[in-house]
Amino acid sequence: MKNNDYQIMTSENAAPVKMWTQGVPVDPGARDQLLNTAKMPFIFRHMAVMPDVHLGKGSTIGSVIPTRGAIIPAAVGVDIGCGMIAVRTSLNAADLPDNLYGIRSAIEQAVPHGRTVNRSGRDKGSWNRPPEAVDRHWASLLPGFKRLTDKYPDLLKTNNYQHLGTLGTGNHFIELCLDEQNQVWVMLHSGSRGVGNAIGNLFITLAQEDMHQHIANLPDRNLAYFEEGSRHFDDYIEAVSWAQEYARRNREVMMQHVLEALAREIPKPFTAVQEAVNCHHNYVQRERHFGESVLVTRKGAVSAQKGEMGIIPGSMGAKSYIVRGLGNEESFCSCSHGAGRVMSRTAAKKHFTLEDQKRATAHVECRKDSDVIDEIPMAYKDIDAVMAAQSSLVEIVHTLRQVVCVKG
DNA sequence: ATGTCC
Repeated sequence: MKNNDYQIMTSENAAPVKMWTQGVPVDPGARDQLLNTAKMPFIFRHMAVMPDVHLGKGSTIGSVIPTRGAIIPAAVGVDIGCGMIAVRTSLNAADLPDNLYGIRSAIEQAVPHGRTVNRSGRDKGSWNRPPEAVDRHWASLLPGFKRLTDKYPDLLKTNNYQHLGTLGTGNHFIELCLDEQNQVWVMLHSGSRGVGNAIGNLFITLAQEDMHQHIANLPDRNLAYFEEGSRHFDDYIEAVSWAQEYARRNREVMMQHVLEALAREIPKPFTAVQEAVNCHHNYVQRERHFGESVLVTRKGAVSAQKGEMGIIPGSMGAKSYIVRGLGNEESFCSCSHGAGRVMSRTAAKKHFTLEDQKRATAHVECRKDSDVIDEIPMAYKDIDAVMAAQSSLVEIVHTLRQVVCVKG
């Protein structure tokens, strides 16, 4: 492994920031934001920056924030446990119909997407009654939810059970892809939906309230933190862990329903031949690094322990990657979570037309309307450059190209 | 990203 696989950014009173961004553009605003976070006294050793880095709310997307003795709830953010699941099926491209519209419709029917709940027959494919998988996974989540709501009863008012098995909006998506041997993969991107959002917002507010006397001294009020040993620290760890589990199960439920929809739509019997890769890219967990117990916050970054499988999706119409971690300790064993934006959603809508988006996604069976212009590939970094910049963090196992895409 | 009353 090369020693010069990352560059180091330093500033007075800040931990070093190690950046795997060779050959990809890094927004100056993102650099400032990274250095603000690096100034927090409880950063362990250094921060690690992935090549898809870009400005986020409070802290930077595409960064790994190792902490000891404190945690910043806004660093994880509100889309707690957001991530990807992918499985390889025994199907080949030749088993798919020429026109994929029927398959897209079947997936849209099978998984509520957009602003929906999982029952009561609204538009966009809500079910009349939630399927068995929803109730089964909710039963596993319920004891933890009860413990949380005993302490924070407001969480009872969120979309919790009602959102299990639903995709959501924005850049959450479901895709059918083909690998280099034309084998069919299913992958999807989603998180902890309404209840995770509420948990994130609740604890971000609590951290700011707990620190109200000192918050003016912080470089950014979104760096408000809980100190280990405080009541809210323990409650946050419990709540964020639960939301991450909800997100993981949410993806499992949707994957099952997509596979069932394909089975109804495709005459040839098939199986999921490769065990699902199900990885968060927006989360915090305790890990051991450099011989110490560390809280690792990955905000738009994926765990890449040696041999661990991960998913790096490209933008709509671009390539996606199934990767294997190389266990690079300097990165706290991490890799990027995607291509990363070079342009905000509003800027993309201003710069590109619907015709541009239709041209860029001509090879994919997907929505082609003005509401998805902000997902145009040109609003994202070049995924090949992003992969090259992290060649010391992960190796590519499969390169996938999308053929069907369902967006929330 | 979510949900809604600025």
